[in-house]
Amino acid sequence: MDIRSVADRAKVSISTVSRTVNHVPTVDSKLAKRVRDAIRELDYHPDMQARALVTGRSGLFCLIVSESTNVHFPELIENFEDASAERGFDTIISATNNDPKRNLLCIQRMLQRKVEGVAVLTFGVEQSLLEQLAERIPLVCLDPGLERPLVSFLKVDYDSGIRQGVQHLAGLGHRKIAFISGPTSLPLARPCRDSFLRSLGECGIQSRPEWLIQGDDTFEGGTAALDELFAKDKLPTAIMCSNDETAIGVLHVVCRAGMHVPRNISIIGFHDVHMAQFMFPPLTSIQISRRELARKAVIALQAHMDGNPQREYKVDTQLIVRQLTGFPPGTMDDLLIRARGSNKPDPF
Amino acid sequence: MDIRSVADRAKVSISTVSRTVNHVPTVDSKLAKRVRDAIRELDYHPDMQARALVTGRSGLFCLIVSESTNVHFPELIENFEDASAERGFDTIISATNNDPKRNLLCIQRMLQRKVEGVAVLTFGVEQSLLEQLAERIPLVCLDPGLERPLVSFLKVDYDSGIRQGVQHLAGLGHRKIAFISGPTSLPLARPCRDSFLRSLGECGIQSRPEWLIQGDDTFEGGTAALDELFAKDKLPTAIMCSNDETAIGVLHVVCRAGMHVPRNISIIGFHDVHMAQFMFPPLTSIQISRRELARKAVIALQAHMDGNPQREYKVDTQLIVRQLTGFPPGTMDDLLIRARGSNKPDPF
DNA sequence: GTGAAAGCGCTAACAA
DNA sequence: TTGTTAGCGCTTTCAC
Repeated sequence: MDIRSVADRAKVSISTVSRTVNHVPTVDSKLAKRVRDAIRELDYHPDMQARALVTGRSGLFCLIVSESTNVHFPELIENFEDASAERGFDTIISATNNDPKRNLLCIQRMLQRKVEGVAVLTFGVEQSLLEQLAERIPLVCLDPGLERPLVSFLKVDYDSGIRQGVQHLAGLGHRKIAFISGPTSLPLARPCRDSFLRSLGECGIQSRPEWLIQGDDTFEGGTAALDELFAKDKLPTAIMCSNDETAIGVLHVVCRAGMHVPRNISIIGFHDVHMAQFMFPPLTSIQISRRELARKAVIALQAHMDGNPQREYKVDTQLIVRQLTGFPPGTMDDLLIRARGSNKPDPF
Repeated sequence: MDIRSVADRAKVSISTVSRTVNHVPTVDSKLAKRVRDAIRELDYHPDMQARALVTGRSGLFCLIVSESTNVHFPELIENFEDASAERGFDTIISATNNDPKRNLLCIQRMLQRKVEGVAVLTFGVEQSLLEQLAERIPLVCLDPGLERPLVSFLKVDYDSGIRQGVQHLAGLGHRKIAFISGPTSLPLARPCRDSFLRSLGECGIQSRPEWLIQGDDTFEGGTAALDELFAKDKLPTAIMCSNDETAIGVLHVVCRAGMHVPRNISIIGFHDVHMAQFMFPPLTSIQISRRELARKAVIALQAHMDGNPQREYKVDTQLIVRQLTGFPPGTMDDLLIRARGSNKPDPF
């Protein structure tokens, strides 16, 4: 079932078949029709390997992801695949969980397949993997810091998202706000924390080092962070989290402790994953469009191949207010407690 | 940087290079070393396209997934990719959201790439897509019903899982149990419902048609199903759900209604996704090992290629009891209500 | 044990 | 506008 069989059947040369398949406009319509008929009758499908071999273009993108830390997988993958397919590219996935051996294997595979572009839509992939890829293949990633001609950077506007979140909380009257960051191993953890501190400053709020907690962007990290927070003598009235998983972990511990959200404490997540709406209460979160992210990744790779690469692509963020944020525990309560003559210290 | 450069540098023929790369044992170790050195020095990577062209083996699997209905994506993808990579296969992903046009495109792409096996680890992929693929490429899927030589079936033991769930509820004293199924468009929805009814019968429990509700395996479907249930005059004391998303949707509505889980109502999910543990209260759910599922998919494809395909691969399920299930609302309450002289009808 | 040569299915230059 | 032909980089006979 190769191009020759088609040519024979259509009684033309293989070049004519090739031209017809590739939509070269100069093919006589009579012949083209014969070719198309033959293709249909023989159920012919041009061999991508052969095509790739001669054109030097594999038509392959690679999407690197890892389970643990991610900006909501499924949507990301689907949109990336969708946008790639639109451009005639197939998508190979690779899940190197930062295992050095697998990293190496991954690079080899990319090189052997002659992948035309790599998108790293996960945080905290080892810098060395990125560097090695960046030397040879167009690369687009979420982590900043790699300045190479072949590398583009999806600049998610965390700064604006965090500012929106802090202003929202400040507007509600919160003055005691904690921040659970991602792990410091992630290049973005520090900038995000800095954004938080800066936003706090802009709102005239004092920051407290003991309310700056390091999480790890997982459910477990969220619960651990809150346990840590609970161990301190002063509690904040609101908590911002580096992602929704952390926020859900936090919410879990808060509920378990019998506290009410947002009456006792307000929580803000990040990324606005789909499930955020179905928590109880629904998560207030900072939205980032996975669709936009994935599609810009493809656009970035395409731009590299077209010869006009851009260094950065901005991805917007937007605060989505749901029911996880509210006024801070009020003066009313304090007054009541004092009126009752309680001598418990104010925990806040 | 092709095989010839390596041959020149190592002062051997290209055949020797090829043999060395492919670990043919008859190569003289002296020459082999020269070749390996040359490969390292030139940073040579054999071209998979060329190799595939001549061997006829693409070394490619395809994983078909779709966002909406899935058995927890990330783990599935990672494990599949992992197991494939171990066997020297790369994994192409394809997200045809049952759009007929995209289905067709997908098949074409698989054929053009000469993919050696397709795994459909998502429910409810269009039968026609499966049938068309099954004619030409080894296929492994979750949905039953396609009897073809090239097709293997991952038989998740829903029946046992559901029975465990029903027995658990019955053991706690529940006699009024509802079931929210997947959409009837899924081949598995009916068998699951039947398993539920059968299990009910085994426990000597009467089923009620109005407590058999059709969901759609989404959060939204869960909330909608419970709204539907609330509209009826008799409420069950426990609800089994076709998956965890549905269960979380149900939990959401139950909490919103001010009810307590499991005091007022017990809920069981399915699949035991990771987030299930971090709901409040944590979901009781029926676990299915994504790792096992993904790896068996690869094993099934491999078996086809090795010429000894199996029709079915069993995947176990196991009930994980957490805090979403408890004793049914007790007789004590009813007695109290009556003692108080309330003339409200018993809602159960 | 090693090398020369044929050819995998296709595209693209060139000739007609 | 169409056909002929030379490779793309590799594996794999087949002689040596």
